[in-house]
Amino acid sequence: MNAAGLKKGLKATGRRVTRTRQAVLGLLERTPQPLSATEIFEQLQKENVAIDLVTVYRTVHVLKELGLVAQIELHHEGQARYEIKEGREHHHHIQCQMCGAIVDLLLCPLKKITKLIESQTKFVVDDHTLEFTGLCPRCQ
Amino acid sequence: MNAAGLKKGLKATGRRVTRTRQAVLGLLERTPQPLSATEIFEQLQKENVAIDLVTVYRTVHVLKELGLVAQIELHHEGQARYEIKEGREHHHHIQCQMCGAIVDLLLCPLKKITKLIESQTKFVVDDHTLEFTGLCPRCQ
DNA sequence: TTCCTTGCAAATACTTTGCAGACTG
DNA sequence: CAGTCTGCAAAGTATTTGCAAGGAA
Repeated sequence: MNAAGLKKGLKATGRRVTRTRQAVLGLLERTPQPLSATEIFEQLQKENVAIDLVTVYRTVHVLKELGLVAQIELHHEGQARYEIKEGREHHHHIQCQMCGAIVDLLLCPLKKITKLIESQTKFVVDDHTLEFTGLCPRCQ
Repeated sequence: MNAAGLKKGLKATGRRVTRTRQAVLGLLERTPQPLSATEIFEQLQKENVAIDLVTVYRTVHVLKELGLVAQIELHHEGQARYEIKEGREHHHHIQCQMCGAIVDLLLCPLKKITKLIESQTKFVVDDHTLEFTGLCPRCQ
């Protein structure tokens, strides 16, 4: 686990290194898909880590602030998911609308398009979402 | 208002043409930005159209099924918005994170990329979301 | 010992569902 | 008149907040 990054970020913001923060970060690091708050909660329960769902929400919020975790919102899911940001390329996802499987996309074609949008709209672009849905190979 | 399309779609699915369905469709047609359920509800109240928020939700659901209205989910907004689909090009949006203004983007660069994703992931892509946030000219 | 963090309960925001009465065709 | 639609109340789901007890430094 990236314990060093966690410790450093927490100390820098006057926060404490706790069992639950380490557990949530550790789980996200060893899970290949983005997890929802409930999934984090349930998985930690299975692993006999005592944690409240409220604490999961508060923890992912802190981890987001520290820049260790990204929050993603998939198409029509109605819940947020969280994944490790640390050491990973900026990327997007595709989700199977049948079985819910989520696969990373390793390309982001939006750098050029962002420039174009900025010149057309006079906005300063800060961020974007790009998520796909479809059917995975097994569900077709 | 596209009363013809509404009537036709409703009849084809064994539904009735009602005052509230016409009112919601009419409002969406004459509003340039996508509206949330609450905004539709409040605007119709202002116009002295009696309607319940629940009915707004049920109505946009029907209009979506008929293909007259699209549901969009902007970045971190936590609520759905609805806009007229009928007669408009497929497009995306940019929202100002300061004042909430929403502007249409008239380009969608994803046709080629969809092919690429399909060949890389073996998914069959059905749909995508692409939404930008930033600062509008007035809020910069 | 300080004061940050957690758990529990409760509140909030958005959306959906159940049911009886109202309305369309 | 039959069957759909609406309003009202209530439930459901995701997330946030308040507060007192527990824990890190």
